Amino acid sequence: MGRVKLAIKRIENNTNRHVTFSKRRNGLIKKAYELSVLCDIDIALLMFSPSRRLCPFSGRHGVEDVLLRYLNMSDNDRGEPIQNREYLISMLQRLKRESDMATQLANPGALNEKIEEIQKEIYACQQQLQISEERLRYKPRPAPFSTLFVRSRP
Amino acid sequence: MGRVKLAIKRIENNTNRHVTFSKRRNGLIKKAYELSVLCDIDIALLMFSPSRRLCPFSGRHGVEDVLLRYLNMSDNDRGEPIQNREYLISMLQRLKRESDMATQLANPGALNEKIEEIQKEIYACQQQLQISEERLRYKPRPAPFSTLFVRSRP
DNA sequence: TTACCTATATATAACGC
DNA sequence: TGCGTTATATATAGGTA
Repeated sequence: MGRVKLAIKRIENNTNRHVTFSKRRNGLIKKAYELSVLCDIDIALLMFSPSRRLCPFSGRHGVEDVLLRYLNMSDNDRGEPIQNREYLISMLQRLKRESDMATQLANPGALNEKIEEIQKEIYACQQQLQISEERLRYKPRPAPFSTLFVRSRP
Repeated sequence: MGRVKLAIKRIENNTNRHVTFSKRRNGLIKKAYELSVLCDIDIALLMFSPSRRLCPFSGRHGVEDVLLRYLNMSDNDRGEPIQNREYLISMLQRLKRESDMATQLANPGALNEKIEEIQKEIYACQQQLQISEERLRYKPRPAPFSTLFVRSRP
């Protein structure tokens, strides 16, 4: 898109490469943002600029949350097994604790909002699951998940 | 882009939301791919579809590699959790004496662990849900990735 | 790097199968 | 759901300040 059709291969000119990165990075983040809002989904985007700087983006749920969701999937659903999974998870949890603490400091009420948000997710998930299992009733169910979240209730 | 200018807010119609996701997901991945090649950078993109399916993309280096690079940055370079952590922590400790959030803040670790635990349950529930919905679907395969970039080739 | 300015190249919303 | 078509909306290459 531009005065000329650009071939998709590494831009050798140093300045042009940096400039193009700046422009397209913004475009990509905008698109990611729009997708996350329009479709109400979790998304995380990590980029390292040509000058090695981190350019992160995530929707409603923070990079750490999305990465944890990724790591907590079964290897099967994720597609590939992760090597240092446990280590990665603990690292991410540390980061998340730190940023959560910062958030809590800045806005003590955020904690309660967080809890409410999570509970909403649980309810929504439970309802969906119930509906889905309802329709599958005539088939053998994998596992009784409906009893999993009793402890989570207020 | 389209016959009508679309407001950036959650698409409530279920079908439209899914359709829009499919289209924009492909567009976003294509853009991410082009950026990674043109600017020769590391990039990782994780999306969870409205039906909770993982849609991953990464350039030359695989999601796990990018994740590691992210985690291996210094807290400072990563930027997010806040640079003056020492200050915030001491601030936190003082606050816990004064506010009625005291009990919760006194042991943020325990609370966060609780939250992590609950989130794991959510992940598990979502996966279970995906499996159930999978069975209710006709075409379980995600978009054929290999067809995405045909036009980009010289 | 960043901002703004076109001319073009792309993406995509609504529709039809 | 998945595709192709078409009319519009956007993104952006190249240039300039």
